[in-house]
Amino acid sequence: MLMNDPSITSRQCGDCPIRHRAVCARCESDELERLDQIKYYRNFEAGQTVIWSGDKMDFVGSVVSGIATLTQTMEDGRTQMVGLLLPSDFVGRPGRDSAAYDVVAVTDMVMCCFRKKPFETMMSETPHIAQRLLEMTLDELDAAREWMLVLGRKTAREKIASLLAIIARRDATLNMAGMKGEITFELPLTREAMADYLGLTLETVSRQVSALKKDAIITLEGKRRITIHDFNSLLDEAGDDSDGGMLV
Amino acid sequence: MLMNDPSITSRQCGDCPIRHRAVCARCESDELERLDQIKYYRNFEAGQTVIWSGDKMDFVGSVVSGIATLTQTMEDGRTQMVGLLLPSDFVGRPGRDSAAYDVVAVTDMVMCCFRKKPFETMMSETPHIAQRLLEMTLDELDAAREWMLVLGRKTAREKIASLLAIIARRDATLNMAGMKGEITFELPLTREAMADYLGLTLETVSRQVSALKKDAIITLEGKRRITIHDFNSLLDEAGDDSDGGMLV
DNA sequence: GAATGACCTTGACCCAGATCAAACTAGAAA
DNA sequence: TTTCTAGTTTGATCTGGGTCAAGGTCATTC
Repeated sequence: MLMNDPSITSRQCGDCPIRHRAVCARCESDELERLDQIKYYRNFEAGQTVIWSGDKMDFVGSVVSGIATLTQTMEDGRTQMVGLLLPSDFVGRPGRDSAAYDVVAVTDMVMCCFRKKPFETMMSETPHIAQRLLEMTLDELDAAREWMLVLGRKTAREKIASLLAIIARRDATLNMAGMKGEITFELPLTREAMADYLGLTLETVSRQVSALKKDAIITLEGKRRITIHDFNSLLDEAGDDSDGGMLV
Repeated sequence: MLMNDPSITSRQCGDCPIRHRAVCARCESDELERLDQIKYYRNFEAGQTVIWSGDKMDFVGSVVSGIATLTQTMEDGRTQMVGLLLPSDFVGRPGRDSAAYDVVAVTDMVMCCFRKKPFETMMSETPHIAQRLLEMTLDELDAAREWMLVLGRKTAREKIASLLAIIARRDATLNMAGMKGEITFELPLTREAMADYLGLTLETVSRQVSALKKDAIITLEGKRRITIHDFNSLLDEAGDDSDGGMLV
C-alpha cells in the first residue's frame, strides 16, 4: 500500500537520512528549498516493480530507505542483475525518457522522487546537482567495472565471498561500524537474487554458501542472518587483496 | 617514439576529428581556446602502457585516434578487460589522483591530454565540460552494464558474436556506413585480448570464431579481417533482439 | 632463406558449475 | 493443527568451457 506512513510523505530535507550522500548532497539551503518543492515520496512494497525496462519514465529519484535491484533480461528469460540500489543511490537518467532496466524493490522501500522535467531544468541551472550526479555516476561506473571482474573471472566461491563483502561493507558504513571483529547482518537477497547478481544458478549459490559455512568463514542464523568472523579472511576467499575493491 | 608526427602535436581544436564527440563537444569557441592552452598531445605505440593501475595520474585526456584497453588484474594474474577506449573516449577521473585500471594502447594511438589540476579548475568554472562528461559517463555506465549481461549470462558463442557486433557497429559509425549488407572490418584485438574482454580463454575464443566461420555467419581474411554477411543474424547469435543493446 | 617469435588453431581430456529431481523448512493461511 | 507455499538445501548426472599439449602461419630479422 502506498503512502501508509505519513511521517515519510512529509519529510523535511533537513532531517533526511540521505541528505549528505544523495544527489542533493552539495545543495545549499536555497537549492534544497527548490528541490523540496518538486519532490514527493513514494513507498514500494517488497517485491513490487518500480519500473519496467522500456517504460516511459517521467521521474527520477533517490532511494531513501530499503533496497532495489536493477536487472536486465534476455528474450529467453535469462536475467542478470546490473546494480544494487541502496539508500542514497539515484534512479533514472536525466535526458532519457524510457527506463533501460527493470527496477524492483527487494525490501520495502521509500523513494524521494522528482518529476523529470523540473529536475532537468534545475540541473542545468544549479551546478551543484550535476556535479554531485557526475561524482555518483563515476562511482557507479567503478562499481560496475569492479563487478565485471567478478563476473568474468572469479570462481563461484569467490563470487559469493565478493557479494558478502560488499554487503557487509555497505552495512558497516550505514551503521558506522568498523570492519574489525565479527560482523553480523541480514542478507537482503534471496538465493535466486544472489544468483542473478553473480551470474550463477541458485543451486550453486546455496552450495557455496554452505561451503563457506562448513569452512567457518561465516555462520548462519536461519537462512538470512550472516556473521562474518574475520573480514580479511572473507576477502581472501573473494580473491581480493585485503584493502582493494570498494564496491558500491 | 613519441611526438613523431608534427601534424599531430600541433593540431588546432577546430579541425580535430573528435571535436564534436569528446569532452570538449559542448564547448564554445572561447572555452575551446582556454582548453587549447592547457592541452598537449601524446603518441603511444601499439602495446605501450599508458598508465599502470595505482600509478599517480597527473593528466586526463581523450583518445584522438587508435584504441586502448582498460584492464583489471588480480594478484594471481587473472585479468579482465573492463573497457575499450575508442576515439573520443575519455581517460582518467577528475578528482582522483591515482589510476584505477591499467590503460594499454592496442594500436598506435594519439591522446589529447590535459594536466589534471588546470582541467579540474576549468571543469568547475565551465559547466559545458562537466555536462558533457556526465553524459559520456552515463553512456559508459550503460555500456558497462550491458557488458555485465554478456559476462554473466551469455555462452561463449554469444559472447563472441556480441563483441563482433559492438566492433562492427562502432566501425560503421566512424565510417558513416550503415548496418545493411556486408560489413568488413579489421579486428583490432588479439585472440587473447578478446578473451580478456569476454571472460574466456584464448582457445575458446579461437574455437568459437572458427565455429562462426564454419556456420557462415562471418568470413575471415587472414586472422584479423572479418566480414559479417548479415548483421541481424549476427545479433541472433549474440542473443540480442535485433534492435537493442547499443554498446559503446 | 633459415631462424625466430608472436599469434593462432586444433585435439584430447577434465572439472566447475549447470541441470534435473527430490526433499526439507518455516512462516502464513485456513 | 494442518496445509500451503516460497524459499532453500542436497544429491546425481551432464556438459560447456577450461587446461594441457602439439602444431601451424606469417612477418621480421640476421
